Amino acid sequence: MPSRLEKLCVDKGLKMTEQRRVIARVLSESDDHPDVETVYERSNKIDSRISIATVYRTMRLFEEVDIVEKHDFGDGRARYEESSDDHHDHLINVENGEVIEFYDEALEKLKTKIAKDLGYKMVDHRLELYAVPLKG
Amino acid sequence: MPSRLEKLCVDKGLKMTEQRRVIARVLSESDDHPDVETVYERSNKIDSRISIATVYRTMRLFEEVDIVEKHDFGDGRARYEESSDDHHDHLINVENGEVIEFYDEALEKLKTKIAKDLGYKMVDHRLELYAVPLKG
DNA sequence: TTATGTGCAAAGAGTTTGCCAGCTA
DNA sequence: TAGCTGGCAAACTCTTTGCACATAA
Repeated sequence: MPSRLEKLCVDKGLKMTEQRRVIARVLSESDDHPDVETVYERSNKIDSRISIATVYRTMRLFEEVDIVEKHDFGDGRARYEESSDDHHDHLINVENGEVIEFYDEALEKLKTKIAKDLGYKMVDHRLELYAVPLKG
Repeated sequence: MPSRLEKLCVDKGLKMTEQRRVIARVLSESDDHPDVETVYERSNKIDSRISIATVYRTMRLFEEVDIVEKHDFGDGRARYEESSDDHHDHLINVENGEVIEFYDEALEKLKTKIAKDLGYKMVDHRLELYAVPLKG
């Protein structure tokens, strides 16, 4: 069956090539935050006709139509996740690079308020907590 | 007179070359968040013997001894500012790239608490608000 | 003097793109 | 079939580095 992302592609009117279908499926099935290289490896395992240039182009395309989100966790390469309706922030475990998603209502309100108090309207934001597991 | 950053370099025991002195001075006199290219241009205007490789090396050195802070505002290149004792976050005006610094006590506490509730100890964090000026 | 620092140009990593063949609608 | 899409390799941007020379301490 088509992946959730593949359906979204069709909804957006994208021409569905085999490559895009595979990449969409890979992203839909990834619950981590893969970088381009990783998406390429996973896609290429399914269909070796996929080149890394296509993965780059497709990620940008998917980002432009808002079906994936691009993140930058400070390691010099872009990382992606399937867009979801619910906003969340990220906590990065610096010991192993693992990414934990979280949402905090009070935090969201505070961010909006701070921007407003400074005379701005927030259009986007980024919050990342870099942390280590509590021992014990 | 030596710049604040130059004094800090000496305190840290760094060998003070003319290049480092100039770069330290440029950074001390910058109240924006210049990228390497900009630091290079400003330094080179003062002393044309400075190469961009030295600026890269010096920024990394200054970062390692904690006298400058490196930021990534999502435009693909590193931006720097002189370290200060007081932590602050950044609001980026997306209309012109201007960076506004701010500090919010409640926000700081909330960040620490969120990490703790997730079972982590926060070691670093990054918060950037991307915003547009309120009209009126 | 001697360990370090610097300039230059070449090398790297991640990402983008021109061109032509290939495939979707 | 018309036009968008993908593969390949070259090009680009930002950053790092090897080597020979220069310099601070």
